[in-house]
Amino acid sequence: MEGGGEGEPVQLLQFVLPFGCLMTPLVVPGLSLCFFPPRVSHLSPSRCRKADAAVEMDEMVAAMVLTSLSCSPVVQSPPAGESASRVACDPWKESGDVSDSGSSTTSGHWSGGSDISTPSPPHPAGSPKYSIEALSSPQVDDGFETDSDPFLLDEPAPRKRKNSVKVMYKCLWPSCGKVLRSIVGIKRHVKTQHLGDSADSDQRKREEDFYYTEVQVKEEPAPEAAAAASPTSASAPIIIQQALAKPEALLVEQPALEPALASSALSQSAPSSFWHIQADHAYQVSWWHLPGTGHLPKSCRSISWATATSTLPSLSPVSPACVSPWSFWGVGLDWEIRGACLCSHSPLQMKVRGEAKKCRKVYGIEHRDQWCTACRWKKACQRFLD
DNA sequence: TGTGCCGGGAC
DNA sequence: GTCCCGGCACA
Repeated sequence: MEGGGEGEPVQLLQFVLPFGCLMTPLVVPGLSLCFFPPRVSHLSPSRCRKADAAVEMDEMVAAMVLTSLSCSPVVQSPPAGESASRVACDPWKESGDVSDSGSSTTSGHWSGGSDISTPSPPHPAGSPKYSIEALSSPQVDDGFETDSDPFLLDEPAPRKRKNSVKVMYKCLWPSCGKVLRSIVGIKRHVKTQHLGDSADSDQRKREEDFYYTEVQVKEEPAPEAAAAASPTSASAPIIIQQALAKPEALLVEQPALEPALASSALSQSAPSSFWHIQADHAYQVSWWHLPGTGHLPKSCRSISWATATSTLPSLSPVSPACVSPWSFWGVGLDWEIRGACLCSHSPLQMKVRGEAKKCRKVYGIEHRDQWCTACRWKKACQRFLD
């Protein structure tokens, strides 16, 4: 938390989430971060634009929040103006019951309880409310079903789009590239064609989301059917404004991830919030594509975005290298950056302990015989060098 | 409190 | 040189 003095103004910061949408955390001195929930119902750039328009509104909301937030972190049984403070302070409890009357014409996505002192989501990491799944998967019934969800429930309404820009969904499965018109369709496609229809449904659902991306298609007045019908056809009148930063790279890299592997990888990851990767599924960008990630000390790669209560120590420049874009999976939006992350750029900090696994950690005391000699002798570990 | 490892001692 | 461990710094 920066700033920190009492009575100091709330800072509004905005993150661009990997899927390209803004998220506005409320930084209240003395409190943990309270995130406005992402103003996006699905991973749509266009809706993000809409959300952009709502930024101002959010600031107003924030102002209201401030006024109503004269309350301490603890004092939170807001009698009046409650919607605003709720909004700010507990986006996690997105029950969908209220779209706060007071504040807004904005998306009104959030409502909430009053638990300001515990900004972390009430859900375990396994079922993060703001996981991609939550954002995109309509069938998940975990209470995340607010208004957004005409969009969630079906494809975006074309009539809202000017200039005949249409949103379509492109399969990211290696060498597939199928483009479909609807989320449902693409999900079905991914599920049936690539993931298989079998068990493990929960995991599958997440993967479905992972394997498609939203693309904007400028439709020529001409036959639109062609676009959907023959997505791979080069002659199709599609101008894809690919949202992904590096779709090719993605397609190249992704094959390396067996679905199973991918799913496990997904569960470890983190939002690269600080890189304004403009992508619907930018978190899909393999993190080794991020600048400088290839040669990092393990200590940096092991940055934990675990369930956390801690605030972002410094919202500014955290190296891209230190953030795994996978993190969205499984952790929701509450995250923690370990200070050690910053170590990679400071030789002095390189020696920060505890990030790398050591023989002791790896093998355990009971298998001391498998430790490297140095470890056995209580010297600096030679096997798992930092 | 657990862990990593420096410094130093015994052999 | 090898092996061991007291003790400190750190998370």
